[in-house]
Amino acid sequence: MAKFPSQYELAFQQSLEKLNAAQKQAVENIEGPVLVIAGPGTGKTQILATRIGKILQDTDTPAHGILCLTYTDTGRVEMRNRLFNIIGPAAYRVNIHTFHSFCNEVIQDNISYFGRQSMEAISELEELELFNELLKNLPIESRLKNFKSDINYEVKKVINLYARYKKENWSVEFMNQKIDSYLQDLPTRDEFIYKVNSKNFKKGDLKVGAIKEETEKMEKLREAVNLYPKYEALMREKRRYTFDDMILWVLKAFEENNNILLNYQEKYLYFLVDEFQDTSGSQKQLLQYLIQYWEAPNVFVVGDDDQSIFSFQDANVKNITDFASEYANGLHKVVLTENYRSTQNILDAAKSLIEKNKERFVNIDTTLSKDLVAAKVSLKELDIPPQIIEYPNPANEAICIAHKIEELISSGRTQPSEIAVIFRNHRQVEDLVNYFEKKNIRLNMKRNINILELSFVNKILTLLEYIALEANKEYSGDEKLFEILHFAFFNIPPIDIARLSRQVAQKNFNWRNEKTSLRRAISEEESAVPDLFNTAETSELKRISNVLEELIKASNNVTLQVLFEVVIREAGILNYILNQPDKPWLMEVITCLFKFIKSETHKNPDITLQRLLDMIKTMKSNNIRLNLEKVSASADGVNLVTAHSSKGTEYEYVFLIGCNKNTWDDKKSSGHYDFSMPDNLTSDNYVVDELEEARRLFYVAMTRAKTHLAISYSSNDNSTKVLERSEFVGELIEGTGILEKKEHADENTVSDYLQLQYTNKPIPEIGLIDKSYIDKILENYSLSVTNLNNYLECPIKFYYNNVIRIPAAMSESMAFGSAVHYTLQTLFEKMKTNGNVFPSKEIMLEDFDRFMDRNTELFTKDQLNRRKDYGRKILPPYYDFYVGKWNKIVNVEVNIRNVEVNGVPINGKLDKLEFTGKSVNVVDYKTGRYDNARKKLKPPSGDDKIGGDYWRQAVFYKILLDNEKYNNWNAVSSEFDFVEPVKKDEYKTEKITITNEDIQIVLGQITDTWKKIQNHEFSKGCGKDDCHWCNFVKENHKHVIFHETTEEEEA
DNA sequence: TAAGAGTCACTTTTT
DNA sequence: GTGACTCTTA
Repeated sequence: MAKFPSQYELAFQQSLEKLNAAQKQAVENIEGPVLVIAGPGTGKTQILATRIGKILQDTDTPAHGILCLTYTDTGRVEMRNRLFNIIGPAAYRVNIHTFHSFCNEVIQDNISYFGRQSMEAISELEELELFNELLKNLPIESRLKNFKSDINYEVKKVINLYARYKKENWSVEFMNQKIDSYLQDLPTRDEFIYKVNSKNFKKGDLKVGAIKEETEKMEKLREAVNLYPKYEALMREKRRYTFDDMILWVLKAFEENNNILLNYQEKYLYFLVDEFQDTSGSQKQLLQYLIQYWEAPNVFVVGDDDQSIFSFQDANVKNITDFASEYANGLHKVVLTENYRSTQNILDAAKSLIEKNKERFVNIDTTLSKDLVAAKVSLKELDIPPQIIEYPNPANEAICIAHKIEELISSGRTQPSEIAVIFRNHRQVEDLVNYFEKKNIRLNMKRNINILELSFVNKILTLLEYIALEANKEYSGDEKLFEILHFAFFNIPPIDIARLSRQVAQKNFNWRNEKTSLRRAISEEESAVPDLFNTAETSELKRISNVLEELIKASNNVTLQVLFEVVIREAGILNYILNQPDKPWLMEVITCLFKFIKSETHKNPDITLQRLLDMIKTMKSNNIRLNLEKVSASADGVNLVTAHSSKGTEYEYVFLIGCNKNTWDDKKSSGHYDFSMPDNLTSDNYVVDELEEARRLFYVAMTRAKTHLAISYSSNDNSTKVLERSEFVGELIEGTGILEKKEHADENTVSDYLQLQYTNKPIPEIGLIDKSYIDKILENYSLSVTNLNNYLECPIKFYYNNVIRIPAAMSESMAFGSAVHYTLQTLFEKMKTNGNVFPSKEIMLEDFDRFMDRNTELFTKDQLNRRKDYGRKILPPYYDFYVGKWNKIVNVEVNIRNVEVNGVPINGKLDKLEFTGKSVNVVDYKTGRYDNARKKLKPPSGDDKIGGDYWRQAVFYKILLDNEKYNNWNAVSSEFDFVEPVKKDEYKTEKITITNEDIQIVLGQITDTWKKIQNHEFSKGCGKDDCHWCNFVKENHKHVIFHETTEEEEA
């Protein structure tokens, strides 16, 4: 009665014989529901395959009567291969599917019913854009509305919400009802009732504030949920779907059309599901539909509740317990405990950890035991305790581990592919990867390089941005041009660019001159050929000018693909690449970028350069990657894997790194990507315990090791901050009695490593333009508070902004601030000419709109609409709040010049002066949130030696007015008026009381800064990571002098 | 115990 | 921009 070809008959028999007792049970009980709990390394795939063989051998079921569902595609392929090895070609007739490929088949089989053949799966970028569109046109009062930046943080939450919504197969009604009942239930809950008496409330009172806060969150969620039908319509309109839609469509079809369902119910006699703990609500429902046809279905599910680590994808451990209780009668339960992967030491350590979890199947069904026993003969006798190692910081950790790995490989004790470094988050290994590469340790890592983060790519993008700006409006891209001229593709000394740029600024400063620009200045450079009178630089400038002019012209006439090609060729980029040592890599990068442009132009042939650049901007700000696989990722390298993706793998040596609290058990990181949810969404108010899920993840990572496991953490970060080790490490020490060891690398290696990682970045230093030239620039210089702030922040920034005067584009928030200033200035001016009566709110809004409409070039179209809405939202309540209270004896937009203090000429422009007799209160309007400004309002203290910018501004104004000679004003106070509400209808004005000490400090800063400016001390930057100009200098200056940070400069 | 201010960080990944 | 945690104070 052989059912398989003879050579496979033997294979099948052998795999049957190899089974241990528990496995045998799982394989041989082919009738009725079976639940197998299969811990790590217990031969899960093997029993699934063998069981299929058993079914085929013992029954008349045809191969296609078996449905085997897996979660991932890799799982499917592995399953098929394993089965082929046991039963031969019949393996191809067994239906092995992922949930999604199964649904796809159902859809294809019933295409007349579904009728959706022309739809495409939505890409990450498309999805983001679709959601942006969905939320863009919400009414002003919407809780999901975003008025300010290009990234809407709510968008991600809504994306995640809908993903979960689909995975759970929720409905709008269901959610609304749950939200309602949750809100109704709140007042009955302990945490919303005061437990002690105080002067504002007594014991037993409701916490009104807390309930309001929670209600607000729920209403936000409700609004998002209620938008779902609109989202669906938009998806249909764009002819796009997500993978989870496929499952929902099939579920709906099964529900509505009994014939379709019946067809599949009759088709399959045996069901097998792998990784059951990873299935979502909808997937489980799908299975349910298929098997509900039978009273006692032949359904076999395998999973391990302790390895459930994908709850963020809505994988639900509860599916296992639910399954067990649904088929309580006649369910055959098997627990596999013989482990064929690891030594007993490793299994025991893993056990001592996972036992701390309460949500375990063995705690519900206490008749079961899950203690794993080492069963692989070759490992049984090994006694190698796992190690727990503390390093001084991640740098030491990386160095020591690299060293150990080097030794393992060179001693030939193991293959690189049998070594794994397992980590929690990708960014933990960014530095480590560089170091390994430098040490020529071959790596195998799944993650690719995001080329949008490479500075090389960003230079090309800047060039494209410049072309787009200039093509749209002449001379609007000057600040980009300044940077572009510094690129290494060209060969121009930075000092020449600075001189040229200064000339332009000076011409423009004189209002009688026709406005000019850097673009015009370089195009007017005289000669194309170097000769006696023209330097080589001049001719290089001329060449670049010609190229740029050509490109700007071309951008309107050629396709995007052609334009890109021309840019690469003509702008000298190709030439540059060919002269670089890593030219193969740079070529790959260029090709990758070109491929992206090609595919986008393919999707939309009319795409403009501006549109493409906007898309890339969206991708960048939302962390959507443009990936390029670096060739060095090699199959025989050391494996670098995240704990999540390590599931299902095994290695001789496992280094589990970065086991600190902040990466493993802190909950701080969660919650940024999800709305708060009511806790009544499941029948028994089940909510995944985050700490337990993290512990399961740690357990998964540990159980990857066959023989050697090293768990490590750092006592500090790479600077001085103390880090805590993960709770799990403590539990392991307590549970196993293993003692932690301390190790560190030698200091020279560490400082080399840190140098390599740019962690202790040197401060950049630049060459200045001629001394006499700067002197000339500074001849009529007078210090304003903005300039003072700039200098104190970073002398290089000051040099570029205020000496060279690089044309600087106004940011969105600055432009909005100007609009608000203008509106309020006009409001007070009209009041004064109007017999001391403030004009109406409507007139104020008209003024606001007028400014916005006259200055549209400061915004993108989206920004303009958002900011207009925002102004209309905040200005009227601000007006209502203050209109009865404002002091009407005022001067607005007061310019004060020709003031001198301690020999320093200073000046300032004051928003508003309020008079009470001779006493003056200086008012300065601030847009932006009060919370963000609070730090800036503080005088120097502790670490902050220079004090906040707003504080200095207040003191500066006082000094300015005190030393002003013409009016005999008595400056008594400075006040900041925050135009945005702190809370609804609550506004903040912050009065700064200025002490004599404050005045002395700022006077000191003024004279000191003045002296430094006169001495031309702006060549050393602040060196901060986020300083635009310091980074610019580091990136582009070929002759930058670096100097080491000294103590005083650190502050 | 409650509430406000200050501080810190912004995954993981499959179809 | 948001929220969650910690610290301080009453």
